[in-house]
Amino acid sequence: MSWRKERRRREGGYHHGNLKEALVQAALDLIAEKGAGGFTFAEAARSAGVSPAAPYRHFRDRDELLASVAQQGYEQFESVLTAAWDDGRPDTPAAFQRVGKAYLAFAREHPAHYSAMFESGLPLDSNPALLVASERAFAIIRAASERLVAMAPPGVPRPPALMMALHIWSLSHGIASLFGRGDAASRKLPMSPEDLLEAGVLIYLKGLGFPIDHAAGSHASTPKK
Amino acid sequence: MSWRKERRRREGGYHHGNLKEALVQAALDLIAEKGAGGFTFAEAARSAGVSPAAPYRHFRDRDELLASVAQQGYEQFESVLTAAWDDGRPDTPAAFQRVGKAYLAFAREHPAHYSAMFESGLPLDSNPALLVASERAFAIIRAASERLVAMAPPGVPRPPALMMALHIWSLSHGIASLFGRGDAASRKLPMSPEDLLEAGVLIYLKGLGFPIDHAAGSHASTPKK
DNA sequence: TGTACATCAGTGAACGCGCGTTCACTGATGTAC
DNA sequence: TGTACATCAGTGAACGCGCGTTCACTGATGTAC
Repeated sequence: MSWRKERRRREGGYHHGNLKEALVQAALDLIAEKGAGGFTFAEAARSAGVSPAAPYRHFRDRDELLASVAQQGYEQFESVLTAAWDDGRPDTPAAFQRVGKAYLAFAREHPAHYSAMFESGLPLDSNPALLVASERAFAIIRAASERLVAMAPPGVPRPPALMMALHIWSLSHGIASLFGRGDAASRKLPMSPEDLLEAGVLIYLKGLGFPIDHAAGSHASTPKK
Repeated sequence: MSWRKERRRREGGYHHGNLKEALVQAALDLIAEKGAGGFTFAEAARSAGVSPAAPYRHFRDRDELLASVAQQGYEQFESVLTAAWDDGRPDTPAAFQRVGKAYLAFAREHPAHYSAMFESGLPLDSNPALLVASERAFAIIRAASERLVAMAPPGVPRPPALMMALHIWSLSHGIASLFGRGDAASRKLPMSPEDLLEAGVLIYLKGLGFPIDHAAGSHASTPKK
């Protein structure tokens, strides 16, 4: 009990316990500080408190560590989006907008993850696990789009849900990466990214013929009906 | 005449002539090859054929060179968009869609410029020249949006052109950075990025109440009216 | 419960390398007279 | 037109540094008996 406390930093003398996770965490901190391209293997080792040779027990090289960060990011992203979607409760349009907000919140609150996922240039096609994780996250947006498409009123042709999901994803990603970052590279905006996205989605859905009220807690400055 | 030919590589013995441009070009090649974070000052010097100390005559450090690349990128981007817009000829909607295509074409054909502009993490607020160049490029999209807004039929409330421009920019950038790159980090798509963007813009404009035909050479798979 | 042993996850020293940066320098160019 | 001189844009050698990577090693842990 008590003697454990003074060993917090390094559990046993030699064995770290979960160096792998510690390295991922160190990489996250370094990416947040200096960008996705700006962290080194040696630095991650140092800030995890181990010798420069230690990481080689867990990762072949820097890229494999970066891929681990990205994969963890996709998994957390998926769970955040899933929670926001909440299986379409209380109603599909409200849940849909909530997913958009969750998207932007993730990009803002986990810039290092987001960066590793979307801006690090990691090849997806040579890393099946990463590709799967990425697709599972996108699947949430796609599932939400399916449900929305199914709501199409009689007489309105149903748009392809895949295309719709791709539009929503692209718009969200565009807003997140242009305006939604905490750092200095973020561009100024005369409104919040959330409002910009919500308004864009409303207009887009209206263009598809969906008669969506903006009742669901929206205070975005969209043109009045 | 003839003796000039054998001096192609280095114009005079000592004076390079336009080393500054040569370094920007070298940086572009290196960024295209290894990403925005993956080029070094020394490497740029080497591939421009000068000693490692030479670049210091023209750039304070690596970041200043990168900023030059980005600025040149914004300027070329602006001129490409301006040409595509062609002051709204032959008609505003057709020209608008042409700007979208030009956006994606630029991202695809100048990935190194695009990367330096949007993904290098260069701070805009500490570099006024860069900020101005960036805003001048965006101003094209905004001007096109103004003209489109002015076309609103009677009875349709006019949306804020700035918001509209931000939506279009975000959607374009999202599609370009997720799907529109040549490299391995680009995601697969069941249609061309151009078609995806065109369809998205059409739906968006319809959502704003603009009765736009898709006459202008479009063959995107959008839901039929 | 003890002991022997295999395995595992770390150490730390060492290496070669390329980078960023500086320095005194030098050859080429432009200009005053 | 010729000469002297200032300026400019490059050289190349040198430096300290941190990185990536390897190596034989060693302490801790788990397991067979």
